[in-house]
Amino acid sequence: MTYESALHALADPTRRAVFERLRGGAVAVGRIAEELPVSRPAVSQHLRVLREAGLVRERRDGVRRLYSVDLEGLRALRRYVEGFWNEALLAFKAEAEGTGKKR
Amino acid sequence: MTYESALHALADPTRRAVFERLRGGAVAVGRIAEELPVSRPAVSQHLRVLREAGLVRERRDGVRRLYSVDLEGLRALRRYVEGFWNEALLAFKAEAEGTGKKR
DNA sequence: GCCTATGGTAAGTACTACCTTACCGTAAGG
DNA sequence: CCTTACGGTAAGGTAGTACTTACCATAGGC
Repeated sequence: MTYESALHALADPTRRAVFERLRGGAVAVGRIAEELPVSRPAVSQHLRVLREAGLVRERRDGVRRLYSVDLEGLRALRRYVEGFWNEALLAFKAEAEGTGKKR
Repeated sequence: MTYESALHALADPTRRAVFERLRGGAVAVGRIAEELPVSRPAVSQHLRVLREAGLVRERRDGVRRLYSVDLEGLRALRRYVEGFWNEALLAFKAEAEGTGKKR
């Protein structure tokens, strides 16, 4: 939901790998675990963090659960980074023009 | 430099507070520490992580060191998030149109 | 040359969080 | 109803990390 939780969630390499595995579309938990060097419970736990950060959604398919990227958390993160980027750009230009408060 | 290190650097709340303190322009280490509930060495250590992630630059001013936002790391992070965002948007539209590979 | 201000580094500690194994719940098939 | 497949949860071990205090290096004023 918030950019804080999104940053926290994507900071871990394994969790980021789980997240990026969903780039192509929805994937079941077991499938993800097969392709990563961690156990299935570990993947489950990562998916929970990602879900609480609004980065991932769950859809039931019988006994399986298909996870896919959620735009919600991504939007929050995007807004944060974009805002900072624009602000930094302005500060940089001001600095270049000598408008920045020096000393 | 890389989006990985940027994500890792910005995941910590205190380190993010240090980073965001530089929004308005360059600030000295001691000044940052005064306004945060952590010691000056802690701030120094956070600044090192931020610098190694390309998020922050250092400029010497006599015995003081002024830190400011570096566009380099921000650019890497921005590219990562933006790329993921666009891809997720496409996947979402494909899903909505029933073009996504179901089942 | 000495003293002070500023801040980076070292060493130690406490806490967090990531991973594992073990266990449990549930849906589908015979 | 029993078995199997799938996956979430619990408990515990371990490694990483964020903080502190103590120490050291350097620039500038007197």
